[in-house]
Amino acid sequence: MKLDDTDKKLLAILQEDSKTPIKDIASHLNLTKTPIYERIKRYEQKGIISKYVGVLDPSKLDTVMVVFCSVSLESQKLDALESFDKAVADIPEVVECYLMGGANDFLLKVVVKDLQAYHTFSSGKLAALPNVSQIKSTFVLNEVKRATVIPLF
Amino acid sequence: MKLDDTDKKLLAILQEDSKTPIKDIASHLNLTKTPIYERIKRYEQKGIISKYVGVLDPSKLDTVMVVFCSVSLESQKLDALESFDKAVADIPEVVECYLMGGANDFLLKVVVKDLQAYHTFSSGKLAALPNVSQIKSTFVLNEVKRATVIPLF
DNA sequence: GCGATATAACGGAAAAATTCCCCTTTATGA
DNA sequence: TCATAAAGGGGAATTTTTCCGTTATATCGC
Repeated sequence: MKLDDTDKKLLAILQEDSKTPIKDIASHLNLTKTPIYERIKRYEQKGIISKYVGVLDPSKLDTVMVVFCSVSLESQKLDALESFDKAVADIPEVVECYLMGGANDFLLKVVVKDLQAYHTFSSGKLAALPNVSQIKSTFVLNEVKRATVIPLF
Repeated sequence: MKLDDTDKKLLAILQEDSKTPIKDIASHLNLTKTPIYERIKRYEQKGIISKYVGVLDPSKLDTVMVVFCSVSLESQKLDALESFDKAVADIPEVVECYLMGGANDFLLKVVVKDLQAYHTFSSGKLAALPNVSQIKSTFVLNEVKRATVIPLF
């Protein structure tokens, strides 16, 4: 689906604050509620907007620790990659997971309670996954920026 | 703020789908709308929930490319780190930014249109920031998982 | 244990937002 | 130019949120 200028502005607003009333968006974009409403329904129906979520501030939660770890597999065969994908999807501590170019490693963003919980996670759950050969962990000292926004060009 | 069991369940629901009607949440948690409503307002007021956003599916958008890059600075002094923080906040392509332990590098998640746009961004905007000494880029081949959920323990 | 006080839950009514309807306007193309 | 499709508009019905006053439950000092 190709996005016109109104789509881009509208999606930018919804990515910043999905609770903005439709009538406010409408007056801001010099339209009425109906066209805005129908565009939004279209995004939802086409899956462009996949969901609406509340975003928590980890610094306001007592004990939250963020770790990035790169995981290498013993095999780079497709079925090895895919079985890793599936296994990772069910681990709640793994908040994000990407297959990376270059070394064909996975990059994981992991959220745990504290260092001890990370050790349990890493040596227990993560190392136990099939084909895992190496885990390198780097700890987040400070979350400088975390936008949920995908910039539209 | 310490979270009781209801808080954790409620926050889990709001992190999954912030559009769930309060009355549905209420009946699911065996309560009425008022206590649910008041808990939610408390989270918002205390900043535990920082915002509500629509999440876009990048695969449904024509041309979106994700890159992780680690940026080293020439100086690790506090003011150098902070001026980098501030500069990064205004660059829309930088979707996330973390100060990492170990080498004291920054890890950036960058979203651009294509490889050419990344080159422009990296050599233009990013390298131009003060004190930047080294940029190492790794490209995302596949987004295996991207949850917005912070698991609560 | 008892009463006082604070915290949480309840139910209904008012306000606001969403949703749905039908109508009008503006493009598009044969 | 007329027919047709796509986009925008306005108002009413529905749903959801918000805001009361009230009741229940828990906590703490005595």
